[in-house]
Amino acid sequence: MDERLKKLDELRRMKINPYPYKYERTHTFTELKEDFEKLSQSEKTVASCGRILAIRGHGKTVFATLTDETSKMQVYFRQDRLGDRFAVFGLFDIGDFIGIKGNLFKTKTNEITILVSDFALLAKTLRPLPEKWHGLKDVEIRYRKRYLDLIANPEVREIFKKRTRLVGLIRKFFDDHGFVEMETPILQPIYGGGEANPFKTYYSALERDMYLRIADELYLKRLIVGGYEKVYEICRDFRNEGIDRFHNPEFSMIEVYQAYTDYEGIMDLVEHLVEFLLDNLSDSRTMVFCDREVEFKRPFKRIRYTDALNEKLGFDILSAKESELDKTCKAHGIDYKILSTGAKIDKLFSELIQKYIIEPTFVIDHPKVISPLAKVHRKDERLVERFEFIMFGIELANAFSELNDPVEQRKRFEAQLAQKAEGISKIDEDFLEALEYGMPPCGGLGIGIDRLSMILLDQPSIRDVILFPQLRQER
RNA sequence: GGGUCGUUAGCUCAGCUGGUAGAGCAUCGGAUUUUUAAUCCGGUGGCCACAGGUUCAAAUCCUGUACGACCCA
Repeated sequence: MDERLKKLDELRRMKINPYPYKYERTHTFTELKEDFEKLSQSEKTVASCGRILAIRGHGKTVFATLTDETSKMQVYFRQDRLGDRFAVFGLFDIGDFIGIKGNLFKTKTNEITILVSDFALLAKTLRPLPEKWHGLKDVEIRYRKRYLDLIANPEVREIFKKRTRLVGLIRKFFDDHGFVEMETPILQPIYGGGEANPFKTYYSALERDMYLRIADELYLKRLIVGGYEKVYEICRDFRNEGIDRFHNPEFSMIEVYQAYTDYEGIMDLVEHLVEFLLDNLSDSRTMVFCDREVEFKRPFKRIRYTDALNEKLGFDILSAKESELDKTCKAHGIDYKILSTGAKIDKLFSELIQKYIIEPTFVIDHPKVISPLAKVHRKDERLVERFEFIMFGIELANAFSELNDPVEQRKRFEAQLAQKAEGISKIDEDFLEALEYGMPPCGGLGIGIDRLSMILLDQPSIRDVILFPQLRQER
C-alpha cells in the first residue's frame, strides 16, 4: 500500500487527478465485441472504461486486461503512439479504474483489442486485489467483504443477478395474474403470523417497544378485510434465531392472499408459478440441486401430513398420549422437554418425513395444533386445510385456506398462548377486530425467496444467495 | 448447545515423526514493440489466529479462547 500511496503522490505532482468526476463512455466491452466488424472498419475512436485486471508489459508496449460489468477487454498501449504519456501508465496498478480511447483491431492470436490513442485514470486503488488465477476462496472473506468476492469471482456476480431476475419474474407472475403489490409495516407493535422469536426495538416517538416483523400475514389479511381481493408483498422478515445453511435471521419472503379461493386454488397457483419460473430461467423442467436431479411435472405429488407420519410411526399421532409422543421423540433423538405438543409433532415430521422428500411435493392437511391461522379441514376437524411445498427436503412454501372465523381465531390464539408457543406474546386484538368486520374466504401463501433461490440457482448455502450474510464480530 | 475440521506473506497453498519460515501469483528493480496464467534476471515482504503449557528447542505436541466451515441437537 505504501508503494501505491507514493504513486498517488507522483500522479498529483504531475497534475493528474487520481479521482476525477466522470468519463464519457461510447461503448461497453460487450458492445465493442458485438459490433466489432463495423467498429473496426471505422476511423472513429471508441471510448470505454473499466478496472485493470492484468498488466503485461513489453518494454515499449503494454497489454492490459480491463473489465467492466459486462465483459473483459484487452487494451494495447504503444509508446510510439502515446509518446511521453506512455510513461504515465507505469503509475497504474492492477485494480485501478481507467478510461481509454482508441480503435479496435484483432491481434495475431485473434483477440479483439483496443489500440489506445488516449487514456485517463478514473480512480486509483490503494490495496492489491485478490489473486487473479485462483480467485478468492476463503469463505469468511468472501462473506465479510463481498465486494472482493464479486471482483474476484465473476460467477458470484452472475448468481446475484439471477436472483434479482428470479424476484422480478415472481413479481411479474403475480402482477400478470391481477395481484396488487402492497407495503405493510416492518416495525410492528405486536408480532405474529409465524412461529419465531422476534427482534425487539424501541420506538422513541411513540414511547413503546416494537418488533421487527416475523411475517406480514396479519397485515395483508387486514387488506383483504379492506376489500382488496388479490394482494402480495415481497418482504424482508426477521427471526431472532439460529443461523445455518437454510436459515438467515433476516430473510426474504413473498406472501400472497387471494379472496374467494382455498388452499386447492393456491396449490394450483404455486404449480403455475414454478412452471413459469422454470420456463423463464432454464431450458428444461429438470432441476439439479446439490448433485440430485428432480423433474417438475404438474400436478406435483401430494402427501397427507398425518397419513405419512402415522404410517412411519405405526400409531395415530393425533390420538397419541403425551407420554407416547415423548417416548417417540426420545427414540429419535429429539429433545422434547422444552417443546409444546405441536412442536413435538412438527419436529417428528421434519425428521422422519420432510428430510426424505426430494421430488416437488405438496404436504397437505396438517394437524390443527400446529396451524393457528388455518381454517379447519372441511372433512376432519382435527386437521386444517394447509399445505407446505417441499423439495430436496427443504420447505419452500406454506399456505392455508385462511381462518376467517373471528371467534375461532381468538380460541386458537388463546390455545397458542396457553401452549407458550413461539410467535405470539399477546393476542392481537386489532387483528381480531378486523376479522370481526368480516374477511371473505381466502387462500394465503408464503414462499421463502432465499431458499427458492438456493434451489433454482443450485447454491448449497443460504449465504451464497444473500449478499451480506451476518457473521460474528471479528476480533 | 455438542462433535469434526480449518486459521502460515496481499491472494492460493506447501511445510513429514519437534531442529534457523517456503512456492506460485501480487508487489519492487532490470530486460523485452502482438502478449494473454506472457517470459527472463534480481529483490522486498511473516506476531505461523490469540493466550498459556510441555521441551534444550514449538508453525508442528497439549490446554484454553476467538473466528469460520460442515455435521448433529
